[in-house]
Amino acid sequence: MSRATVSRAFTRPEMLSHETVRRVRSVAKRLGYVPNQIARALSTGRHGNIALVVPDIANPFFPPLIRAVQTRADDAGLSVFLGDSDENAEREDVLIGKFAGQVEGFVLASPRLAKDRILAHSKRRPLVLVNRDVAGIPRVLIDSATGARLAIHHLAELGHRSVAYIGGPVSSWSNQQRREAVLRTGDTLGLSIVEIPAKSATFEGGMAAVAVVVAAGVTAAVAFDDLVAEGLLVGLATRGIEVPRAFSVIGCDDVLGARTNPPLTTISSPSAEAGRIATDLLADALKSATSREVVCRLHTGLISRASTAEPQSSQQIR
Amino acid sequence: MSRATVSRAFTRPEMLSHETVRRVRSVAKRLGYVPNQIARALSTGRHGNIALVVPDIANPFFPPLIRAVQTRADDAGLSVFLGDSDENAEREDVLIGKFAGQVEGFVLASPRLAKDRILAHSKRRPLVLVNRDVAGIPRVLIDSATGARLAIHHLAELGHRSVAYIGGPVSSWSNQQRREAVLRTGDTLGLSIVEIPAKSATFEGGMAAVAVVVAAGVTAAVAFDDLVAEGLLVGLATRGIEVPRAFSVIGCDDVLGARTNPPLTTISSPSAEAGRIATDLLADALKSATSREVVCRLHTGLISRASTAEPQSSQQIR
DNA sequence: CTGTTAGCGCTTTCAG
DNA sequence: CTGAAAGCGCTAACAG
Repeated sequence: MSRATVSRAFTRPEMLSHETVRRVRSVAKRLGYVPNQIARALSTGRHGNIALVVPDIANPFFPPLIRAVQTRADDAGLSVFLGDSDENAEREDVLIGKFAGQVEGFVLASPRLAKDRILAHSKRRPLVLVNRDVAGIPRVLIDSATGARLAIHHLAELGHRSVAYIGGPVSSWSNQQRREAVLRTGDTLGLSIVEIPAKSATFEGGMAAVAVVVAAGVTAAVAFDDLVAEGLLVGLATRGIEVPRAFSVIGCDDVLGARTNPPLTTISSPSAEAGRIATDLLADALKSATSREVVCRLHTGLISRASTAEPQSSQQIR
Repeated sequence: MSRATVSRAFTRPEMLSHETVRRVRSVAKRLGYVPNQIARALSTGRHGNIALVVPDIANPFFPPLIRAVQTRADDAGLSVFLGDSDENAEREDVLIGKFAGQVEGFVLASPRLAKDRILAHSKRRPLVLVNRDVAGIPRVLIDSATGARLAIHHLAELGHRSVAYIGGPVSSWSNQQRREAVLRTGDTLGLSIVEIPAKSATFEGGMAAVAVVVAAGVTAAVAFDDLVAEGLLVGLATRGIEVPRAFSVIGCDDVLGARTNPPLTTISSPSAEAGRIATDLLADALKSATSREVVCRLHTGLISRASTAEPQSSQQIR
């Protein structure tokens, strides 16, 4: 009964006789013995840990993604460290550095980090991106541009002629996607689009934006995400502006379901799907070591609820 | 320039001459050398990893707690694994077992696990509980009972005579706390309390409960948490029952701010504070190895917004 | 202040 | 199918 035998009983039982395995296991249980994972990791160079870094765990967009990553990681026998960068590129950099020594790879969701830093980190460890488009790095992209286009078309069909885009974080790839799609589609359709940055991509940011939205004289707004849209909704209500009768609003991500009043029309976002795929991609990269370039685009759509309608007849154009 | 010197240059630079440290570091940088954390962990027996297990990361109660744990862990030089048990005791057990080999300790938030299993795990690793009261294990308890009492008093003062308690997960310590406080206070004040379990502690569960709440003939309800309360709110609105004019509702946890319509009166919950303290407790336990029994109680209060009012004059008692 | 020497607990050839 | 022995890369006495 050498240590090698014990080791094999746990890692390659097929190499041993049934009987031996049984015996080792039973004695181990009796003694409360469990293999030391650290030692095993040192010996094999593998420990099955990965890290997931998100900009803000409190943003409802991320929890479903986080869950998906965890579930999937679990299936692949991986454990996941979670890091929250607080929307801060530098903190993100530090976090990644801190994890680097103890993980086999990373999933970076909506990273705010500069491209060259991402590239640098990817030299050291396999790394897959969600909602960030860096050539040479495997990535899964939720293409909210398609949804944004649909949103503008929807608004145009209803008769809106001038609409606002309430922007999100400037370093957010998703925001750039949405912004461009809105601008471009508005242009194509002959709508006038006014860009209004939200102070922060939050409920409060949305509320705060109401004043300038109203001043802008638009009849509808599409917001960077549902949180901002919700802020818009209650800000509007506070001012006695009825949605959708007097004003239409469209959100993005579909994290609120029909909870708002009125239920929010929004652009769907398969975030769990993104997390799942990203994790699979990473798991593959870990075993094949061949990090071929993969980019996976996920589509979005418009979920029509009750926050959009035709503009009032007396349409004001400033 | 022995390996020991290199080691010391990274872990105890004060033992070396300035010059040597500088040289080692510079060479290391040039070569891209970084100490291998696994090997270090094997040698020292310490690696600074902890695990945080929550029942449902998508429940807005947890993200602030998770963040707090991470931030605090970071300050203490710890990295955190996150596990989501999906409200499932068995999965929780498995998760803990999986992590046990690679963490120095645990923070279990609102664990659904049976007491003896918790005790068993605590034998192997230091472990601190949030919102779970198991004698012998360090724990931080958000005492929502005080808030629940205030809620019932508030309702009684407004003139309500019969109110419903919409329950949450039965294995939840918090739910038991709230339920008992509501029942007891109602009793003291001579109110009639009717208990209604939510099918699930979610928005949908709240909506689904509306039918039986209405049938019960109560004039107010306090819900297990804000999610359920929100479901109640929109379910009530759907039936044309005006809140708070015709019905009052109180939530718990204060995770929605003033987002609901009407803004929800609720019981505050210092979840971030709880996470912070729990992490500090664990960090202490890790260094002192003296796991003295600590229990920290955090108080809650009633945040009065606009979802409660006097009952209608024609009060119906079935 | 710096070098030498044992391990930490496991996996893994290589022999039997 | 099982045992012996050589590390994985680092830290920690113990000497100098």
